[in-house]
Amino acid sequence: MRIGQLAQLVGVETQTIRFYEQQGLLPPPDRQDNGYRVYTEKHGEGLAFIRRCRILGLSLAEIHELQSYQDDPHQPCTAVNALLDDHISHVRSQITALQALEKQLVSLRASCNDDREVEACGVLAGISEGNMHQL
Amino acid sequence: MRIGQLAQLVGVETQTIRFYEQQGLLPPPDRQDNGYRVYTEKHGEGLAFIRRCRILGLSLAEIHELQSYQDDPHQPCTAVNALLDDHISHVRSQITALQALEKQLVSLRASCNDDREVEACGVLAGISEGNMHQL
DNA sequence: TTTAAACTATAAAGCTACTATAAGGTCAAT
DNA sequence: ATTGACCTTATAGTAGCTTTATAGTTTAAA
Repeated sequence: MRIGQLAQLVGVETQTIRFYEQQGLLPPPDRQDNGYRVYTEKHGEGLAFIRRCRILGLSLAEIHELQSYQDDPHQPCTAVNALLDDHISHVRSQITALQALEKQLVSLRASCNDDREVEACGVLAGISEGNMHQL
Repeated sequence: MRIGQLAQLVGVETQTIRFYEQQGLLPPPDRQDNGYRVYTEKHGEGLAFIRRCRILGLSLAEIHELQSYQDDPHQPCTAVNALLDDHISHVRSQITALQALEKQLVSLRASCNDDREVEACGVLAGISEGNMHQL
């Protein structure tokens, strides 16, 4: 299987596959005489694993860490669970921050309507006056 | 006022100030004979505006757009409001996506406990098996 | 007065996770 | 013979800074 087929199968671009190889997330495949990469099913699974991790929001470094655990299957999986717990709390704090932000933006938006000139715009005034407790 | 004082006043790093200048978000200040930048209160207000926009999650391009409206104060402020509305809906879709992600992560986490070996880890199995409807 | 700390300057590289572009080699079909 | 689809490497671009390198300037202490 060549790189284009693998890319289509998993739904990524060929450059992304080369990029993962370069980053050490995918093992370097064998090459044909002409230099073309030849992939096996194993590579497909590895790539799918990476993609699923990315969909879950894990960083390449975290994926690398997970792979290192997979390479040593008789350890306890405490570290895997801890990694996920950390990620969950990271996601939760992002949600909380964004919800606070949304509230702020909505209240800022409520301070203006479309019938004003920029000079009297409540939104711009709200940002400029700095009645935001963060600053 | 020199760059260090301005930085401390607004709570950013000096490099960030130079970066904003380079990006055209802060007007180039006058220089002393030795080449040091000299800032006025105006610059302080401009920088504070930028920082508040950043805290609200606006991109540098969006900030630039807002500044262009400020430079032309007798337009209607429709565009300002539209920019904010777009940003609010962007933030809302981020929240929605993260909430869906959190749900997925929590259910994945529930499939394991700390008393297993990596080989039998429910989390790794869950990612590997690909019973995630995205892929 | 010298010297060291603290400040300033510019330019360039590093960060994340790709994506895009350039310039070229390979292969099957026409 | 040439077109088109595929492959190769290397390099640059994205966002918003941060870091590093190198060097000149000011200020305070010894």
